[in-house]
Amino acid sequence: MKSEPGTYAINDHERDGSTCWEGVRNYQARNLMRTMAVGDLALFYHSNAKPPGVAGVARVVREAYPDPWQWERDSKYYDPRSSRESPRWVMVDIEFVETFPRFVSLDEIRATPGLSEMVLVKRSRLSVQPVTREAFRTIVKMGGGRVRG
DNA sequence: GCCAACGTTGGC
DNA sequence: GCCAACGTTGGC
Repeated sequence: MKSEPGTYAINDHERDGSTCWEGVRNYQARNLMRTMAVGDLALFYHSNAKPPGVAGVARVVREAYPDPWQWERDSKYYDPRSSRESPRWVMVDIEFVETFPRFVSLDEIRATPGLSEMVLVKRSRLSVQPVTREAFRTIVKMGGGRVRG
């Protein structure tokens, strides 16, 4: 799951403990969030950062439910075509799990043969992406993380 | 700030 | 249902 650290960094997430992942306005990303279950782990990725990369791990604590900002006229996430009866956009809640002792940069990920098939490498723009268990474990190991995926 | 690689919109 | 025009993302 990607976030721009200037907007919401993993430090902010650690401070908050848990947060709702609002503002996803892409159908593929939305569909992926719908498949998430409570307890699922996620890589917390810093996009638009210097350098970009994986900062740590979060865990899903609430499965997909309507993102209320889609109905807020003043929100940048407002979608006038979404109704209360059939909400178009969802969000999940995630909780902080850990910040890696070592940040895993996109460069390192690209340079790791076993990770060359990651969506992050092949279709980098998607803001919520699937990660295989194998790739997840590899990145946790690279980051010196403690969580077991 | 640039721009490639998308994703979305809307006219037809 | 096609596709041109436009908007956005995100690495660089």
